[in-house]
Amino acid sequence: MTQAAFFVLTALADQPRHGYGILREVEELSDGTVQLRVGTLYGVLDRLTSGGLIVLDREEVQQGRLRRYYRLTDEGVRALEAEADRLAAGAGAAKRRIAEGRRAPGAALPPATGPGLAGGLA
Amino acid sequence: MTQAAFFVLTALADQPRHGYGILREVEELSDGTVQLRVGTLYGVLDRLTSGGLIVLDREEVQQGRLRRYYRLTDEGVRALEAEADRLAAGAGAAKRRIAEGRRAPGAALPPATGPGLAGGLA
DNA sequence: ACGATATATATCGGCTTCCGATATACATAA
DNA sequence: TTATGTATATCGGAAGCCGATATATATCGT
Repeated sequence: MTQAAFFVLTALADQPRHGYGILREVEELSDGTVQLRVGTLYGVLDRLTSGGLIVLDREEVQQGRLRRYYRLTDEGVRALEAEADRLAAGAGAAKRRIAEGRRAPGAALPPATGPGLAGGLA
Repeated sequence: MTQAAFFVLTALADQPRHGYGILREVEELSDGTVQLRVGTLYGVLDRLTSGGLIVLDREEVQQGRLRRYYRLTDEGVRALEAEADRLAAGAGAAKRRIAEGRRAPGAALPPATGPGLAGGLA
């Protein structure tokens, strides 16, 4: 699953939202660190719909502007949970390894004189 | 940062590794959930090198086979830490939102009295 | 009244990235 | 001698991302 798809699913996880709302919500929930682009959004929405992870929930006209709301399917919720677990595991692995690397200085220093490093870690 | 780049950096976080070793390590550290492809690897390695996040550590010839070891730069360590934080935050947000969505049943149910399209699951 | 900004949809084309296939080469096991 | 594993790398098609663009309405400031 792509980053963009993950954040779209996350934005939809608590309630149905329309395209523009997803855009704003992703920015907000990521504290501004992820900026989902308009040109990216509709392709993602189409792929997630085709994949059965989201469905069109309803269409509303508010103040003369069309709003097209999407929501997660049960499969979408499951996929998002699985992806969240995967990301959390990846993040945890990275953190642990950084700590290990700092304990074993060879990793962040110029190569030692001999070929025989690659010690017992990992 | 792409997924592939993140996992390459993670594989290198504890010690220098060569290309093929990165491939196996990514699969192992992710419990088989991430399969970095050979065709993807070298492009990623080039981009990370150009970006200053990794450097060529050394080259060894073991049993007639060349091994080209890469290691993280200090900047690479910092970038990996930042990305790990970002991913962990994203994963946490997703989990929290799924829980919220389950408290608010409207999100996972068919629209009330709507035009009746797209019933249950896809 | 007019222009800028915000809301809201969507498409297009270029660029980056991904990945299966392919190629080369040596070691080991069946 | 055939297959599998280790190890490098490239190529081309496909997928995905994103800036630019288009359309339309509402609001706010000047």
